Amino acid sequence: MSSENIQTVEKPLSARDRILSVAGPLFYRDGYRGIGVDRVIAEAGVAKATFYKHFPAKDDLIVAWINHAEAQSLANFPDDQGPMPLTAYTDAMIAIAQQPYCLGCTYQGTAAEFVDPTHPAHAAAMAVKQRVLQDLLHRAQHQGVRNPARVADQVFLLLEGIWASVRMFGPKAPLDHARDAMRRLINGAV
Amino acid sequence: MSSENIQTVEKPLSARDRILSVAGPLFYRDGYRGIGVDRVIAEAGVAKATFYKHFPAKDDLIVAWINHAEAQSLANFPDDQGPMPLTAYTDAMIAIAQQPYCLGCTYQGTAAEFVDPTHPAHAAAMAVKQRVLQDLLHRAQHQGVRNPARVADQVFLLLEGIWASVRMFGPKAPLDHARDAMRRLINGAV
DNA sequence: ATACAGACAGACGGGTCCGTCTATTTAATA
DNA sequence: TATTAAATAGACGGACCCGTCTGTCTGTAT
Repeated sequence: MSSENIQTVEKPLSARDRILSVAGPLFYRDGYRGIGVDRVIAEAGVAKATFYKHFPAKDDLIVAWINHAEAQSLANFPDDQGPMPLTAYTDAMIAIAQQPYCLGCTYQGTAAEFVDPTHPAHAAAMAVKQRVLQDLLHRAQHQGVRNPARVADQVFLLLEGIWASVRMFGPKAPLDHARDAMRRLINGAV
Repeated sequence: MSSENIQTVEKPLSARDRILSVAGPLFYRDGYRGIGVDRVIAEAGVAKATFYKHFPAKDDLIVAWINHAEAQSLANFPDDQGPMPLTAYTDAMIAIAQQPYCLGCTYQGTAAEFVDPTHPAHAAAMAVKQRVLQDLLHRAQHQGVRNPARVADQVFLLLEGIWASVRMFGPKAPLDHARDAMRRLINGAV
């Protein structure tokens, strides 16, 4: 069955990919400091020496995972025939944030755990958010809203608040009026 | 000089208060897991036994500090002659978030570091945010806006986004249009 | 003066964590 | 088949961290 689907041909993952794909959920659910290297190694079924060959230090794995996560997210939002409208984009984000297994934004969590902005992990997370902001600006410009810079910044702030609220409250986050708020900021009316 | 000011009479802080007042900034700047009990003890000039008499476990200190921080914040926003208007309130919050030494919201950081919502520290932070949300609702009701529940939720989300952005970007957070966004959500126009 | 409560100093054990290192096994290549 | 590269298992050291414990000192009250 699945072997007939070219997407699911089971090419065994390399050690590096196994480490990356296993570390992500662990970090996401227990925090970077809450998961030790030994745990990642055990879960990935990899020798310690192999781990440290691919990632000379734990921080390197963390940074690699952050960039890996961004790449995965971008792959889910293909801009094939031009970017989708802003409201559709934000609606999709809000839907993701409301998935029951969502624990908030990885990059926010990274910045919170590594408070120092010069820490490589914090810096990597900040770079991701910079690109998100740029992307929002491009979408606003492409869409031809009145003041793209204003809309991009405001939509960004509201999205950040949605992620933060989901992390804090889980499924009970007060998101009932989130889409309405987005439309007020984007279109200026209900 | 300062001894003539009744506010600055130097009543020596109790051991407990010394621990609390010293632990706060340490936790804020290095995270809960980044600061060890030994560090707090050394900085507070307190014996280890004394520490563990007042706070049976480190988590107890963390929870106590969270509630202490809330009390301090509330003391800075006295509602003597009725609550101030929502826009004035949010403007004040934005001003605080823009202080150069601001590293973001303590409670957001707590929820990020203790991902599990049932952890006492996460739960304490969530309770604080619940009260913030309630307070916003009361302010919106008192002010007589059209839809208080909507305004409270939306203002809350935007405030959370502001705090999260400050934590991520520091002084370079994109807050130029934050006040404008608040007014759009509260008043429905520029 | 004596008794007692509380703070002080600091050693200690048990545990975790990161990163290095040795030594063995597997797989591919010449 | 012989060799080389890479992965495996797992011990190990040094550092930290939490919480307990022993023992000393001060200060107040009886």
